[in-house]
Amino acid sequence: MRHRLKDVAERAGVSVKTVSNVVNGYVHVRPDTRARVEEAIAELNYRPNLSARNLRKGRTGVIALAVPELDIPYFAELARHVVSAAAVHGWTVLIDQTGGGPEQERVAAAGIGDHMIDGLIFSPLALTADDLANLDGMPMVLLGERVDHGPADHVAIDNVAAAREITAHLIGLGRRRIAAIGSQRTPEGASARLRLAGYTAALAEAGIGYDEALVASASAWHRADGAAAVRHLLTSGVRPDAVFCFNDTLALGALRALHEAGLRVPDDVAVAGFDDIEDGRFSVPTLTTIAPDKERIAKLAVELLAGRLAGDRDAPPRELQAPYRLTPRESTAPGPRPPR
Amino acid sequence: MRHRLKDVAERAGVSVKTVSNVVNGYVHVRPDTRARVEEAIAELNYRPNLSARNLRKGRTGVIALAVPELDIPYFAELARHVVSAAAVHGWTVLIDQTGGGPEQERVAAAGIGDHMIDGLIFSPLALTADDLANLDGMPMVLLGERVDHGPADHVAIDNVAAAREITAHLIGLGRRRIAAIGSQRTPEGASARLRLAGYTAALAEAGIGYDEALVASASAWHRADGAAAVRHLLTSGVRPDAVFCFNDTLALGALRALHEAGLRVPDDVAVAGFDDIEDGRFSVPTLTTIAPDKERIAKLAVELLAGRLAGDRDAPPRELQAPYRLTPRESTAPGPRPPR
DNA sequence: CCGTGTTTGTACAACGTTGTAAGCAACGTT
DNA sequence: AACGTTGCTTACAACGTTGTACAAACACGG
Repeated sequence: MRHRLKDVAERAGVSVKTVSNVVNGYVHVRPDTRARVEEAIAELNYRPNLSARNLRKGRTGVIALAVPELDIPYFAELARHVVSAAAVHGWTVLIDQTGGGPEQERVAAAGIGDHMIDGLIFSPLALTADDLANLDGMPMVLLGERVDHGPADHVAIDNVAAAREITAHLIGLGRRRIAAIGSQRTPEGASARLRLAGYTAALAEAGIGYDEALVASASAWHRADGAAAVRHLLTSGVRPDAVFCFNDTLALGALRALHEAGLRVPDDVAVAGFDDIEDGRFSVPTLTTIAPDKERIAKLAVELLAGRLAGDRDAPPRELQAPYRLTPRESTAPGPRPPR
Repeated sequence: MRHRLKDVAERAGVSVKTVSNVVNGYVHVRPDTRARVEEAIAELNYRPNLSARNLRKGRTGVIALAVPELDIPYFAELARHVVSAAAVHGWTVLIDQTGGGPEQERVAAAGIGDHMIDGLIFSPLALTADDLANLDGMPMVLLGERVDHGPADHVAIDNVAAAREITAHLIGLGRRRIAAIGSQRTPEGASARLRLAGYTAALAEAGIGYDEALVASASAWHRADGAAAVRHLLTSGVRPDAVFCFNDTLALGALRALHEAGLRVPDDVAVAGFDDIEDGRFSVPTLTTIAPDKERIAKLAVELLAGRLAGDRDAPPRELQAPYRLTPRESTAPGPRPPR
């Protein structure tokens, strides 16, 4: 059976509140009283009922992290960092899988408001600012691409700059026919838009003409989509000498499809990704990518949330940028052969 | 501001309990009353306070899933299925990262007992049965390898049979010097022990002698450990013609290390894994593996938990087996070259 | 020895919800 | 016309905790 403060109090011969004081580390409790209470707590293996505590305090000590899919490595890695960062503040993280669709994300954003949660870290794929209105003042931090003029705090890396940098890296290798994979038609694909913008900017800087035929769209950003996009390019007669994929899973799919087509990477086609997931460090060949500082992103997000919870609910939304690093690996290694 | 039942009641001109009845779908509410209440709910954007509801009901509607690490793909994929299966029962899943160490797992198992949770699905790496004593009757389902004589329900696949089957598959390809990667010295490595047992059984059946030198241990089961194990084998002069890795991430690391050593897979060395993670379907070459039915594992676990919660807390622990399938891919393809 | 201030403990109410018991109509039956 | 029945609604208490207000015990200086 489960014991309550009252049981402990009776056993220790004190009032309920005194036990509560001991549990909460209140200072003015005589050492011998404290000892008696602690003994009773140990004997009964007492644990506070968090529902009751939460009800009383109006806080739950739980924050939610809403991501599109957990088995997309980028989000799993991010989740790990968020859990760690939240633990520093004594918070538990409830991880919510939205599925990425606009309707599901709306449900997540709204339905999660059913209390039990002090704040929300949200990595939206399809959601726009308007969908986030009815949160009733629950503190929220958005990750990833900016939801334009959103009412919430925001943490991201500079997507345009990063995409430009990695595209420039490909150009620096002497590649000229650089395909881009992951573009999205839908108005929701904010990431895609920003990364495409960086890609075109780099081309323009280098004086390379933009070729519509080199840009392949991908509805989702899974391995299968990357593979499909490459196959589509090749069967339509396009022969790129480099491929910039808008994330690493797309790139891993692309590697696969290029391999199946008998093309060598990086000799025939250089490949670059985005996100720096663990897989890309062990793939054959290893994957050149943009490595966002995920740990820092998580830390910043949690701290923004902590700030809101600590008081300034009504401060204007803040936009923070996390650092990233271009990380060249075998898939864009120069020279005729990758270094064994 | 947040609204309460009382606010809705005042606005609709009824009692608090009537509003509660409407919210909970109680039948005997006159249609016009119901309409008035629902209107008031909508106007105020009322959401029930779950802490209060939980306190009153003694249930939280939340179950926990404790896994060693979220960014191990197998656990991420499993988590997705558990979340889906739990949603069917109206439960939210709190995902807990234990880190896999014995001490951390003990903390997870015990500390999670601080209410807020109706039950626990636990995938222990290092924990033994004794560590699970102080759960105070909280229903728990264990995933993965059996914690011997544990007091809890249990869902797993037949590891020995699966390992034997995939080893036999390698033998069937004509391979004779089959390395095993992932063995563990520690008493905790239950999975490792079972899979090793299947490996030796298959060798024995085929009349192949067991060679200690072909068995490489790995403290963790990450890609880096798989790569390190292969490098270790090769530098110590061992020349296997096949490698059975105790999970897929080890195998992906092994593929990488073999590639770096200039060995071709499957021509020179066949490689097999275990778990059927998404990566293995797109790696170069694609990975032969044992595919446990993760969806079914998750479903069974949730249903066992549901059974406990519904009543029979004291029924004897049950052991359920989930199906698996041997899934041959390129990394063990027969013939001189993998199919283009 | 008294007044004053500090320490230590208590009783009570409140957080927002739902189960229980009971009240009050309106109805059809005797 | 009195009587259960049924349908709908309400008041009240309880879930386990903590904040507030206060009382009792104690320490100290004048």
